[in-house]
Amino acid sequence: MNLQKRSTEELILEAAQAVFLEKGLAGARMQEIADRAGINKALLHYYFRSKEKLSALIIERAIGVILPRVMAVLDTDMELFDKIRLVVDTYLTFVSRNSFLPLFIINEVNRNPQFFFRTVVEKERTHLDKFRRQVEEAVAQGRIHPINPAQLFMNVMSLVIFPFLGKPIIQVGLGLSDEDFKREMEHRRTEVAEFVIRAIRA
Amino acid sequence: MNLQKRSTEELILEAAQAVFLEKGLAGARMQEIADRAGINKALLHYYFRSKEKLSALIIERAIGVILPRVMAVLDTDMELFDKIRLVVDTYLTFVSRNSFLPLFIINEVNRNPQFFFRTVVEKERTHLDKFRRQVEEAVAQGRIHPINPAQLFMNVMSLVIFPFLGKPIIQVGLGLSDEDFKREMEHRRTEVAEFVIRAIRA
DNA sequence: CCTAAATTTAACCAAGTAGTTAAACTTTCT
DNA sequence: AGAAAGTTTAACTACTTGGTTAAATTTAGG
Repeated sequence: MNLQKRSTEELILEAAQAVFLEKGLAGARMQEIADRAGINKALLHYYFRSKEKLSALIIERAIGVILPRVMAVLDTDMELFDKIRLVVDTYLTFVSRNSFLPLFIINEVNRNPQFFFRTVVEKERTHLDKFRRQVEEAVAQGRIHPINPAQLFMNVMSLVIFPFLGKPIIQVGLGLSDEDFKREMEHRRTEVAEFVIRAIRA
Repeated sequence: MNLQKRSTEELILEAAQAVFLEKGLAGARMQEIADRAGINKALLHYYFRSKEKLSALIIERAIGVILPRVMAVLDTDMELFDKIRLVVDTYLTFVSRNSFLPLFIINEVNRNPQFFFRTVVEKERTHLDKFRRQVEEAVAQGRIHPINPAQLFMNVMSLVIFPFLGKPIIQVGLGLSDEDFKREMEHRRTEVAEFVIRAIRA
């Protein structure tokens, strides 16, 4: 009971995550989660009493996995341009492997902003202050064009995340196959960072 | 019956749009749409037989409103940098006034890509070829850094749209009030274009 | 005024869904 | 072996939701 303890509970969480990401909170069915986990509905409720509690766990898990990665990078003492390169690379790699995650998070955060607020903000906001000071310093030294750190951060996030949210639009609009899209995202890993750096370098 | 003919049908469509944008397709209730339109469910079904047909209309309407605006700008013979300035300004203005639209469209397009494909692609893709050639020409003339036109287009879309999708995250992460956020978006109207231009200008 | 369309009322159906329950069976630990 | 936890089965509830129906009422046009 201890070697495989991870089994059922983890199985359910994985199944739940998959279903929630694919169908969204409202569209997800407890029955489907049970089916995918290879168990039955009764057991599902036996482990996680309600859909609400289960979904709350999944959301926390999802946000808790992606956010610290970015913050960890922003929090280092790295030189600004290198930091931009690293954060783009880190984020892009992660999102490539979890391409449904951004849409799910964006959705739930929009549906219920306070939840995100409570879960994350207090701990993580401070990290951004460091980045902010770093940018302001670089501006003061004339190393980069004057830019509001908030805007710069928004720009980096936008360039990294959006293509995955708009994947179908982009694929269809630009006529890219799945392979093509993957290749473009591969290019972006270096392109985006250099794009940003050219945009701000004095 | 002719002066006010727009009345009920339009009322329903407006109510439906509002509810769909707020709750998403799965989360929207026919009853709530009826309530907001100030009518009853029976009449709602009397006008639009099913939820599916109604939602299809709303989606077409939403996409049909936002897409042509961008394409129209991309299709002009304007000089590249000016075109970037104009497309950013046009898009940002529109999205500011319809801030729920991007999330809705992104969602439905991800949920059902073929629908978007059938609705839009055939007519609109050609416009992008013009932009593509224009960028390639500018690269060839050495006026701008070498960049894949697809990547450039993705970057512009990302920078314009993403902040509205991630509004709650950004607000919370950067500690912005609604007023602050609005002001930042106002800044972006000029900032984003110049950001992109600096990034590509040779 | 008369008719047809628009609209309401209210009850209803069928399907789906979250969640419960109780009994039986199985596995695991001691 | 025996108890406890894990798991299944299957039926059931309470509720929501999309959609229907039929009759009554209101509105507008010819």
